[in-house]
Amino acid sequence: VSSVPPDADEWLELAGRRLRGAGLKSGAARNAVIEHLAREGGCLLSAQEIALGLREKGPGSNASVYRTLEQLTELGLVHRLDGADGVARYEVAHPDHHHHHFFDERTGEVVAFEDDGLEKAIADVAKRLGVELTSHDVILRGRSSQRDS
Amino acid sequence: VSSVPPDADEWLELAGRRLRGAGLKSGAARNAVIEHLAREGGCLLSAQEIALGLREKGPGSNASVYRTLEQLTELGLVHRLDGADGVARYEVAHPDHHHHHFFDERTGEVVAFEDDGLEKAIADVAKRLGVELTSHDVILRGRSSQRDS
DNA sequence: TTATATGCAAAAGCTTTGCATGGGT
DNA sequence: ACCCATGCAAAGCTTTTGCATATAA
Repeated sequence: VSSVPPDADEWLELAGRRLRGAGLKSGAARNAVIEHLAREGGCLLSAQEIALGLREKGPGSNASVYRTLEQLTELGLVHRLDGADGVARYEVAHPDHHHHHFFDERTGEVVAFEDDGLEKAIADVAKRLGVELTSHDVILRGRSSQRDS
Repeated sequence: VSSVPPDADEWLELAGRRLRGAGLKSGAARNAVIEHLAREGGCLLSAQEIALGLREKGPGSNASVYRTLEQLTELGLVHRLDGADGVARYEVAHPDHHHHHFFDERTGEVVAFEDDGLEKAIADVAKRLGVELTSHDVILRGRSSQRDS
C-alpha cells in the first residue's frame, strides 16, 4: 500500500543482530524472507503469500519460508496471528510500536490501529492479575459505521 | 474444574431459540454437542476434544461436531479462538459476560479473566475508529510473576 | 413428504519433517 | 572441518466436503 516503512532499516539491523546472537548462520532463503518482510511486512502476510512473492525472483522454498518464520517468531522479530481460516499470518514486530487489528466483516478489509488507552488498560489488567506479559493481541471484528445496508 | 455453570440452562434455552429461529431442525448429534458445551464449555475446548467426549456415550461423529460448532459460531452461541497450534477452540458465549484469556507460557496454563476497564478501552477505540463491533478478543501471553526461575 | 441432520470415508489445505545437498564461518 | 541452511518430496494434522441414509416437522 505505502512505500518502504521508515523503520525498515532499523528492523533489519535488529534482525541481523538477534540472528547472529542466536548462533545462526546467514542463508539465501532466510535473507530473502527477511528483506521481503522489511518491505511488505507492514500488513498481515501468510507464509504462502511470502513464498509466492519470493519464488518470482530467486531463493525461498516453502519449507525455508516456514522455517524462517518460525525462527523469527521465536526471536520476537515477527508477530504471528492465527486467522479463522486456519492460516497463520505474520507481521514485522517493531520494538516499541504495538498495533492491533480491526476486521471489517462486510468488506473483508483489515485496519491496523494503535491506541494508548488500550495499551494502558492491558498493562493494568496484567498488574491486577499479577502477571508479566511477553506479548498480547487485540482483535476487533465488526462493520465500519455507514448509512447504507 | 467447577461444576455445571449456573447459567447453563439459560444458555441452553437461548440456543434452542436461536436454532429454531434459524429454521434448523433438532438432531441427536447437535443436541449432544450443545449439552456437552453447556456442561464443559466454560473453558476452551477443541472440536476433537468434544468429539472424543461424545463418542463415549452416543451420537456425535467428527463431521457433525465440526458442522455444529460452525453453526453455533455463526449464531453467536459459541466463541471461537484459533490457537497457535493450528487448532480452533470453542467456548460458550454468554450474552453479557465477555471474558478473555491469559496464556502462561511457562506452565501452559490458561487463565480466564474479566475486566471492565479493558472493555471500556475497547469500546472507546471502536468509537474513535468509527466502527461497530460484533465481537472482539484479547489474548495475553506471559508468565505469572513468581520469584523462582 | 420435504428439508434438514447424520455418519462415513475421502478430499483439501496448511504446515511440518526426513533426508541429501549446498553453503557459511 | 563443522555446523547450519536449503530444497524437494513425503508425511501429519486439522478441518471440510460428497454422498447415501435416517429423521424431524
